[in-house]
Amino acid sequence: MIEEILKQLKDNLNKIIKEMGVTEDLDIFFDVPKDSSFGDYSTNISMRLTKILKKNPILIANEIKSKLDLTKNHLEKCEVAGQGFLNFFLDKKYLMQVVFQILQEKENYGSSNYGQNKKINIEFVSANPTGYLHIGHCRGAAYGDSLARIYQKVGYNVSREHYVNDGGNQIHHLTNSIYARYQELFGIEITLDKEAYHGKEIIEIAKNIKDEVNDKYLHEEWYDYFCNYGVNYLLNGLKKDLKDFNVTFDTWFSEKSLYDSGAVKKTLEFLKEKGYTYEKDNALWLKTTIYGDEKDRVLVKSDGTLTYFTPDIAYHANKLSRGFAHLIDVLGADHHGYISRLKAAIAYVGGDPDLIDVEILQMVRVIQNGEEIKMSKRSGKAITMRDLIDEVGTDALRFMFVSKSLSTHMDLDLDLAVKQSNENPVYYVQYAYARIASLFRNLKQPFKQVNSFKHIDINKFNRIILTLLQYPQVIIEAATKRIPHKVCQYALNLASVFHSYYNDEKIITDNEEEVNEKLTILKAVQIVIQDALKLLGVGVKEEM
RNA sequence: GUUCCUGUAGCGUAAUCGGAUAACGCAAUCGCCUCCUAAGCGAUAGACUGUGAGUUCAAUUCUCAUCAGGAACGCCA
Repeated sequence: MIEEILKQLKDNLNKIIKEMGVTEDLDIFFDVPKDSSFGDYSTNISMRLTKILKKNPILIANEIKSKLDLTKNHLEKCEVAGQGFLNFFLDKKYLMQVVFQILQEKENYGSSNYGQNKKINIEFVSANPTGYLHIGHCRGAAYGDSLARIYQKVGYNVSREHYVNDGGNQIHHLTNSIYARYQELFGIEITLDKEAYHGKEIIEIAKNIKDEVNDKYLHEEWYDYFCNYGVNYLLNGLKKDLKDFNVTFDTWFSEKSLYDSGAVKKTLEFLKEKGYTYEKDNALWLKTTIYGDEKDRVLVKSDGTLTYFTPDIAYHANKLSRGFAHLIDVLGADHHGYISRLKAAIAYVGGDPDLIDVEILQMVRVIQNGEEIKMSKRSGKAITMRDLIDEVGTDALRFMFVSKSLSTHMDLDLDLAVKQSNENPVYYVQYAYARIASLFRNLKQPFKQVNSFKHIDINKFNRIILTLLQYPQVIIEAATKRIPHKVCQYALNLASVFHSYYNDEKIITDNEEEVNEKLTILKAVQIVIQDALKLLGVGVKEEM
């Protein structure tokens, strides 16, 4: 609804400035001013026209204003203010219609066809199956999943993907680590090399195997069994943890499958044939510098084995072959040097490097007792996602991670996080929903939805209505800029205007018509709160 | 040394394509339940946006320099 109003206003303003002698095509845009006394929407167009028209911006603004038809544009008034802003005050009565739109569209309110059903692939988390998920994965999971939900909402055909590194060296170390722990359970003295994994989950796996087969593999060929058992066990744990974090994937893509299908070999042959590679020091290199990488990269090491990069090229070629219009990889800050390499790889396998966007999330540092805990799977020192979900809860965790922009360097103080989980802003939003639910429960007579507002003071609902109107645009902005935290801010804002209204007037009175009108509006608020939280992977509560 | 990210009130963050008096939460002070959930509301106080230049009618936002913190610079993954 607001889209149409603003589009019409924009068209009319364009017409007016053409009449005033502007030949250039200028994109007129509107801001929501911080201060409501500056109107509901404002534009800076007259300031931008000063150079072209060689006139004082205030004069230009006044001329535009005099030519603008208020009623046709659903405007109450238009003011010239500051250095030449045009401030628009919308016709509140007309805007009330948005309530009926929301009640009709329900959870589809705010959806759009912006993405035109284009296929888009979002790869995130992509944790190695060599241990449990830890805190850093939470951030990527919360971000990636919310981003996916937002993209879906604005009309993209989204595929969530998790790459499983089950083909490389680390699986070998994992297998050996489990076997060592298995031997240990039979009193055999073991030494773990520095590549070994030390997490408690390794010992758990060894115990499980012992429970199932006892000492069988002390005497028989054990490698494949331990390898499969370990990877499956960890992968299932990973899936469960993510599911409890409200994150599911459409595709779990196995690295190993790229070897099995011959895709890695084929990619390598392709790159060689095309002459994109060369041999040096007994290794095979890819000329990634041509695409702006700072140095060329090794594909085949001098010992004949492949680097991590090689199957990854095959992987991204595979993604392209599945017809995605756009690829998004969410990676940790430690991978930032990998971006140019990846873009070069995409170019070499026939894609446009701009097809892929890499979102880098800055590291989460964990602080306990005032000191940073260095986490690593190898050392086994890690705060797992499971621990966090159990202690802080999914709702609070997801809100906490996704409410900050990706580029902030987060310090997570564990003691504080647990202690403060009750103060998490997510409850503020959930509470708004629960309060409305409670109003409906307290009604003496059944609620009847109205289809016009005659008995209430609509001025009391100005802020609520304006906030409801902004929802579709907030989501589009969150999607195009890939900033889910925008939705958090919005949810908090909507909850705030509701709480404020709630305290301002008694909602349930003896006047039945009035009550029904108020609750019709609040029903719409509830729908939007629920939907915004859903985009963040957070649920609502009927009671708190 | 090179590359990426960050620096905003005591703390944690936000700020739309550069816009008006830099916003929100926590912490602090004061006020608000005979009444629909006080996990709430209202108010006060708190910021030379790390520093210095530049571009602009306008800079937290863009450019350069500089300081501080984090991350990466493998034939690891």
